[in-house]
Amino acid sequence: MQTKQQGVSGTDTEATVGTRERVVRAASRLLQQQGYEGTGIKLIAREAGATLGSVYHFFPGGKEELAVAAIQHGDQEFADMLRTGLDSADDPATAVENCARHLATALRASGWTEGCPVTSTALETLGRAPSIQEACSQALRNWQNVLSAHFTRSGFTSEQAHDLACTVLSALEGAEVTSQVFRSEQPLLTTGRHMAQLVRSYS
Amino acid sequence: MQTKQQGVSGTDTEATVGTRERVVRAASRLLQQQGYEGTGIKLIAREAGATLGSVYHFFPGGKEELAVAAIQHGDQEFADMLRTGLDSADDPATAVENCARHLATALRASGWTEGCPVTSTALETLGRAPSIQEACSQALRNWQNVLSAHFTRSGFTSEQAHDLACTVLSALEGAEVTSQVFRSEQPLLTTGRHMAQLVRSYS
DNA sequence: GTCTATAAGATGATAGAC
DNA sequence: GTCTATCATCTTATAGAC
Repeated sequence: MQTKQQGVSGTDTEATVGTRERVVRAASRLLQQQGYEGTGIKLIAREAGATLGSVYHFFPGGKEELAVAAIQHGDQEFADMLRTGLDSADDPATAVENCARHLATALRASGWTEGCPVTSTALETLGRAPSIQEACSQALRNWQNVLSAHFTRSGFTSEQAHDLACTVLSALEGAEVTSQVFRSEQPLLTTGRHMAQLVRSYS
Repeated sequence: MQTKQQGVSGTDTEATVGTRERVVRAASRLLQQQGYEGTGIKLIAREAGATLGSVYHFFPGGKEELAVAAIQHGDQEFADMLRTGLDSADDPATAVENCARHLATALRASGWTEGCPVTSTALETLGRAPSIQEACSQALRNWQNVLSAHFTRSGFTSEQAHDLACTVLSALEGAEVTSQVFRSEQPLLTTGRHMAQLVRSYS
């Protein structure tokens, strides 16, 4: 028997998830909610239903190596969410607005605590943990590419698609922070509406 | 003699600054660069050229009380920067773009470490330190009001001004994070250009 | 107001039995 | 792979001399 099932986070979608995966998921959620410095390895282990020894077995590089895996996990999750939102409408402007709406709904559902999975960790470790910063940089680049590819498929030029993806991603990131601080969907919804206008102005 | 001058941060603009003020300034800069959990009180004291005893003398409420004062200090600084940027052009669209340009220049000058003075601390303490969250909320509200008042003076309706202020502030916040992670001025500059377009579309 | 010393607890990480 | 015990260090905060 390789793993003992005792996950307590209640977020597992499959019946059976390995210890390593449970640890990564717990780390990703805690980093998203409390940041890097504010999240202890012991808490991550407890929330994952694992022991400290297991965490260091899978991540001999310690907290920094675990954080990189957690950021990459959040990268995939957020990219999937973006793709789903973008596919929810035919025209790209409405699709962007739907993304903002979906972010707002999910944010409220989490009690305003689960925003972008990399922002907090990225800002805390800037210039102090190169491997983490690299993972955060790749995540943002990935999301920008998802947006850019969608705009390109919608008929925009390569340069228009790239620039719009940059602005839309930045605006959604910032609006998510604003919504978290104000505990209100309004900043995300207003920003989503304006981003739709911006995209339409290029059609 | 009340204070012994031994500030080591080199950022004092006046010849003489009291201990309390030096501590607040050092705390504001360190919170901006490393966040709340990653910044120890001892480091703040050392950077301010003060002792731990002095810090607790001025802030008996400890780290949380000091963080509130530091956030309020950053609030004023950022608001002044916004006002300066907005006054740099006659039409509001160009003014917004100039703000983004100024943010990009300052960010590069700091080695990409000194972004928004509240974002990192706000995200780390969400729902865990109410007094800090309240200070962050007031800061964002203040900056939004600065933008909104400028748009109102430029002839926009009250509702247009409010909504544009919300989106422009969120977009600048997000673009600043993106520029920090990518270590590039491009996200701030592209976002600034698009925000100018958005403002113009309402004229 | 400033300073030093120290308490009380948490943190990242490791060792070694099972 | 899992688990417990432990180390060395760091943290916030306090006490009390000056």
